[in-house]
Amino acid sequence: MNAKVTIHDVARLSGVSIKTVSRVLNREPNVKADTRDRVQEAVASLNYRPNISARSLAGSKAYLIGVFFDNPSPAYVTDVQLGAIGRCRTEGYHLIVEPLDSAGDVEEQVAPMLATLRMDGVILTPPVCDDARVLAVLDAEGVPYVRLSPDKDLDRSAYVRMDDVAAAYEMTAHLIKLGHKDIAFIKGHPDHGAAHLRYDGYAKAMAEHGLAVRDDRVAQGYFSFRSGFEAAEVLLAGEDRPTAIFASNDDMALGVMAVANRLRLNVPETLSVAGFDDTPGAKVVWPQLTTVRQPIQAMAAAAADLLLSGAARVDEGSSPPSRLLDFDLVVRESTGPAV
Amino acid sequence: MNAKVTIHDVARLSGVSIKTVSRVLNREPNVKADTRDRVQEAVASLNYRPNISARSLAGSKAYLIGVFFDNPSPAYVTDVQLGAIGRCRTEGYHLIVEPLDSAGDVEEQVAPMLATLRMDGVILTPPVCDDARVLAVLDAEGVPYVRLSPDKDLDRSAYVRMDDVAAAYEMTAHLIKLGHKDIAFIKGHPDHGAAHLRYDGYAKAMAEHGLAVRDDRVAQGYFSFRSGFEAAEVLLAGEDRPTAIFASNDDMALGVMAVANRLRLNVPETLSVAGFDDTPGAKVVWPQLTTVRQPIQAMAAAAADLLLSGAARVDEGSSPPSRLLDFDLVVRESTGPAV
DNA sequence: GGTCGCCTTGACAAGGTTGTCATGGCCTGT
DNA sequence: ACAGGCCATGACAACCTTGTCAAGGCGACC
Repeated sequence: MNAKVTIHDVARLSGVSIKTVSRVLNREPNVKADTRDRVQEAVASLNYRPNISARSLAGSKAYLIGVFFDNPSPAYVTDVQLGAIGRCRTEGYHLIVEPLDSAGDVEEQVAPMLATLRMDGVILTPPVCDDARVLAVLDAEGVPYVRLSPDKDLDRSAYVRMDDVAAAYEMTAHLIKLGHKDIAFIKGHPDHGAAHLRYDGYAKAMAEHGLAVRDDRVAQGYFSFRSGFEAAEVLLAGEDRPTAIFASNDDMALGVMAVANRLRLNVPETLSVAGFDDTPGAKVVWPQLTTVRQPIQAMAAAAADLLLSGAARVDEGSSPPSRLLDFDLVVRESTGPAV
Repeated sequence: MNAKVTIHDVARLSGVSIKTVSRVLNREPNVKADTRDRVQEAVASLNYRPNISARSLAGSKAYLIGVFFDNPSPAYVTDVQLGAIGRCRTEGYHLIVEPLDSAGDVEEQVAPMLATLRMDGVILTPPVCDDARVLAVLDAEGVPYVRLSPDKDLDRSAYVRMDDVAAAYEMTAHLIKLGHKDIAFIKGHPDHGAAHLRYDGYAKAMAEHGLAVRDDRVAQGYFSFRSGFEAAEVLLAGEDRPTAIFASNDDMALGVMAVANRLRLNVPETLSVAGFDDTPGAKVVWPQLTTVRQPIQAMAAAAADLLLSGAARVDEGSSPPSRLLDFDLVVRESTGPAV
């Protein structure tokens, strides 16, 4: 384990100039196959690894991809990291994570880090992906970025998202197919774009199946357990109850389950409950929650791919690329036939 | 936002040599207060940020701290990152996250990354912190590291951990104070060091309060929801039931709650349930879980501190430093007076 | 008054890689 | 046989900062 093997050592051993070694390493053309092999042999035998600092100082790339987030669910962050790493590692890139505090002075947090690190690209998760201040700094520094599930300003940059409308539609259709006609819905936080899309999917499915959406069957939630709990208390009060509740995320669905449990309503015999997101909590309640799984890892991998392939770079004129990924309807035990 | 402000620009503007600017930036001594001010003014007005690549190429530091993990709970990973960042950011360090696949060839994953990145230190989370192969590579490369809650080989490196024995002791004492005498315990995964420590704390508390630990009141679990569920099915079968169950992590405690729920045993009226770890799931069940909170963020911050302060560097002879942090007993609704 | 030593500063090299440009060999077309 | 062009390769500068060492200024001490 000699601490410092440099490109010069490799060049000496394989009898070529350092530039040729560089060419081999970077898979540049114009190297004889014979020479290439000799260099690669030397690299292997010396266990040589190019020094990333020198590399990024000399060249343009930093071999770093940033992941910015601000306090979303831990499971989400972890999945994003895993998905992004998968794509990055094969190309010698590394992931730098930067929690942001949107409540504070984000420019002050982002600008210096961008200037110092000169990352090759950044992946933005909600809610940071809709923070105009962050986007402005990135644009100013000329750092390409991809947004995950962005809400507004879709033309502004490359992005990756899931089809929330279709997913909510399918979940609603699933409930309808089980015989439910009286399906309540708990909306998500109004500031969150996905909240509206999910409601749209629900409303569309109801309409297309000839079912009415009663006003008193739609409750406002805020994506939190507590808000789901409170919404359910209202929805389930009295005798005139819906036979199913579709909460537009899992935390709220768990709130619904807690209320049902308290009221001694059997799930799914008396009440079907559906969630959205497939958080870890969904498998940890009993009965386990029927929900929609976002392909977070795949989305992050797609984002990394857009960055590494260079597709995310803003070209004047052409609109930035985007990817729309498939979701999974995860049917577990919390939904069943209507009574 | 001029893309490239270098140290030369600052030097020119403030009328000193680049070396003096460097001295000011690195808070080196031997700069007149007057000069220092002038330089800082120039830095501010040009909005200059030193280039990290050049910096680490010229100097010895890379300004990067690695965080290695292998598939622990997302909440844990996120907390570690937040805790570490807090300490790193003020000193201009950044966090590089590297998920490892312990099942595969870890050397192949770690060695190249260490050689290319030359990080200044690494934080290891369980179970990676007990992987001899990873430690060997780190030692060979001479990269200082701090382990979080390590299990074995405590003298080998700097580490930070929580007092699991004391925490389990206090939780048990809490139940005893509520009047419980027949307290069951669900053990954790036998390969996980904390599992034994937690059991020891429970056993010690029982013994010191003159309570017997019946063999059939101790069940083997594996830290998973399912294993907790199955253990509870056995513990709660029949009429001769314990009045409280202390599961040595939250996932298992949630399994216990699910069984209690199914058997229509009211928590906490008929059965008290206690967990350990304060995972997000603990607040999402009803009633909310009484548990022990590990100060993960504080532990990660302490680890970062050991690294940045240089204390983690292995000195010949002297044993590596360690920190033992306090825990919090989080009393919620799942524990109550004994019947 | 001279010497010593400390504080402050600057000139220059070093650090490892990539980019630019030049060089020489070989092939192609005439 | 020769001009022109392409391929393979190398020499050297550039990237930006820190480390080393030397030098100048100034006060203190003998």
